[in-house]
Amino acid sequence: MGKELSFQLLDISYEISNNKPIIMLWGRDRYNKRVTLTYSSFRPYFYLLLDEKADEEKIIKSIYKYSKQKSPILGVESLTLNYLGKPKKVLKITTTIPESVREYRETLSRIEGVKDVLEADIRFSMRFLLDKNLYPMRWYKANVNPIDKNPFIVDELYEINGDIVEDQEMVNVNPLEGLRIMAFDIEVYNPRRTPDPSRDPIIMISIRHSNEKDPIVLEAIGHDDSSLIQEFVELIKKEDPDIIVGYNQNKFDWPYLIERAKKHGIRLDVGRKNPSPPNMSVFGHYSIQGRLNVDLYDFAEELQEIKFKSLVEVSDYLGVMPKDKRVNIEWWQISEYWDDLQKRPTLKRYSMDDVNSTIGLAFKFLPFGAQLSIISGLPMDQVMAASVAFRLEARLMREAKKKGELMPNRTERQTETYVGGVVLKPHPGIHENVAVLDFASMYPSIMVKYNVGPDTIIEGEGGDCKNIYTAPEVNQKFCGDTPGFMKQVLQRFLRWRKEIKERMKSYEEGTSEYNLLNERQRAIKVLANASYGYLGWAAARWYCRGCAEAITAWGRDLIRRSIAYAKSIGLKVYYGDTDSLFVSNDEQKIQKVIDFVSKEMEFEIKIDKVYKRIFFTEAKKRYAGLLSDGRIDIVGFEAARGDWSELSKEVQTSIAKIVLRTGDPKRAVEYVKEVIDNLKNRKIGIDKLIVWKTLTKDISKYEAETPHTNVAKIMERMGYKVSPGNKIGYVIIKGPGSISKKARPYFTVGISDIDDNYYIDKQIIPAALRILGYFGITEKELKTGTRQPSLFDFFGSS
DNA sequence: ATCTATCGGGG
DNA sequence: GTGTACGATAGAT
Repeated sequence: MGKELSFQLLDISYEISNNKPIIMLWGRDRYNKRVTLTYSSFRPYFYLLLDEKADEEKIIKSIYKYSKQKSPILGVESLTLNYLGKPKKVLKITTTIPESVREYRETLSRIEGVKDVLEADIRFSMRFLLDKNLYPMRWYKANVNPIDKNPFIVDELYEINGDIVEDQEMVNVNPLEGLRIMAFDIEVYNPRRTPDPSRDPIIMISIRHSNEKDPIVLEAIGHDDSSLIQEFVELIKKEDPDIIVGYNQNKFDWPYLIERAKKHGIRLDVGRKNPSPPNMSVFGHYSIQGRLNVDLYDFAEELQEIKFKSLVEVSDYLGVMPKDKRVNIEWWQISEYWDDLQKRPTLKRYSMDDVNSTIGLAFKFLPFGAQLSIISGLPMDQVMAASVAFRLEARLMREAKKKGELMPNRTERQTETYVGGVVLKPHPGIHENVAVLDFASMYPSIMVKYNVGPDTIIEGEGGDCKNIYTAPEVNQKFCGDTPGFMKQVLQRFLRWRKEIKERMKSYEEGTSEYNLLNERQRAIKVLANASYGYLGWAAARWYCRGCAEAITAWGRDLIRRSIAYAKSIGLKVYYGDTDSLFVSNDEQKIQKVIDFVSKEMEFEIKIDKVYKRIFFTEAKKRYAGLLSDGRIDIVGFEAARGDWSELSKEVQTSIAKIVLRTGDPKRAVEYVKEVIDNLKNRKIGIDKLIVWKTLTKDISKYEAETPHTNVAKIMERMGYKVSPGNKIGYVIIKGPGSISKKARPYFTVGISDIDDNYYIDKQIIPAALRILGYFGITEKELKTGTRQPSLFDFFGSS
């Protein structure tokens, strides 16, 4: 009876029905029909770790005494399982309702002879995925029976009988092929700058479907967004997307929509089972039943190459939407563009550009996200919201389960510090033609080579271990007799990645097969590279501070020896940080270093990039370089943040560009003088002089006097309501007293009121000197002397 | 010199 | 976990 169904697992949830949990797997079949598969015989369980000489019979009897009627204890099984490499006696307790596990954990832990409760902190859905060895985004086969009465918003509902096995035919099929993706973005009315969902309506929602060329823009009617929200919900129901993407929607769009919907009494049924509002879930993400809500900002956070990760910047950087080809509106001008009917079409185009950027980013990022799900076992809506340590831990839990190892509990610990990587003092100044050598996966390689892990670390004397590795400096020891848990996992990753890279060779670069394999090997690399940080993370189940300390010690040793060798053959070393070396780009000598590292030390180092021109300051982790393709890397010059004026941000990036492109800091000095002149001549608009700061608490609760609290008070006197979370925009005007006393709401003053000296001394000069200071240029030089007008046009800024 | 407050995304 | 933690910096005192 029944039939075999091949399905792709997208998401999992469960519900309680007749006092029993029912697992629901959300996915689609080979005909691209959306399916829900239920599994009703799975029950929650956990383990009791017993004392060596505990009286098992007696313990079992008292366990049953604690059984509660609302969730009876269904079974107690006596087992011997490995715990951190050593066999232990445990009792497996099976119960009925997942939520009762927490309570049983408390009560049963008090029984005499029970040393610890294990695996009681694993969520029920994850427990199921772990036990059945299921990875979201992969394809499986199961024997199923159709269920006629289908209350879900899917094509078919089935009940699973028996086993679920991976569908080998689908392993190399693009997991996103045929899935419906919907991007959305809301615009909010914000006349008081910081929108308040209890007051300010949503004015536009832009939506773009992956298979359609043009976005749909829903608009509010005046200041009434009730029909807009209703239409949005209807549109989701109609288009029925599998994946919903946005940019920072977990922190902004969803919470805002939820508040607005609540205010209007609208049910936000956007999932595949009613009622199904977006639900706050793990890792700060909103989960939507039956769909994957993926926040693309989580992917952007991984781009270390760019400092500002706004939708506009990220889309520009990745070539999804060039900054100069889109409508740019300052966030604080949104309401003005809505109220002015002349300007409203521009706002509409802005909103469309946003959602087009969002879907563009989805095409760039999701193939990687899908592979990360396939490798880590976390659903795609969670995997990117989770930190790298959680992603690795998800995989480690599966590896432990496969080996029959008990998982350590997550416990609260104090963070203990230890010495990190080597950071050399840079050679300040401008250097031409500099190569960056990177150790390939330095820390994972160390872990494999020296069998580092929580189950191989030797506390005290070595006992009967024959093959001991001792880390330099820190004196941590590891037993090398049998491969430990971490080493086994890492070796599996390494072998897997090698095999994938081998297979990639048989495909043309850029083909879909090649891209799929490439994203998969990247996902494996990300998990492998998280392993060191994971061991040093106090909240980790397999936390091992001694391991982390030993890994960095071996790393320091490696890089020091490489530096010494490079210098011994006459290669100039400009800078080095943890696992990278900046050296003069002398190909022959670099090859010798590469050979030395691979032959003498058995590690791999390779050229990561070559800078045509680079400048270091004497500060560590701070440099800017010009790559051969004209791109510029700016690392560590972080003054230009959101709480600086536009003007100072502009000055700083222009200076880095001028210095790197011309190699002459003097030309940047001329540029700064131009800017100062323009400011004095009132040629710079007030918009560029606004400084924005957020009120984090009630004004009365501030101990210190600050510009933005003073301005908030002024605004309050003017009749504005200011509250925590509001962004206060201010400018500094001429007059006596402290800066705070001279701060005014930007919309209350004219350009002639502006205190140019403040902007020169506190905004332009510090931003400029952050870079130019390292070339011996002083404040005085920037403020005096002649200027050459032509230079201001270098970057055409105004 | 010390203390308090803010940045990161979104609108 | 119904997300922090972190390192850097400005301004007041």
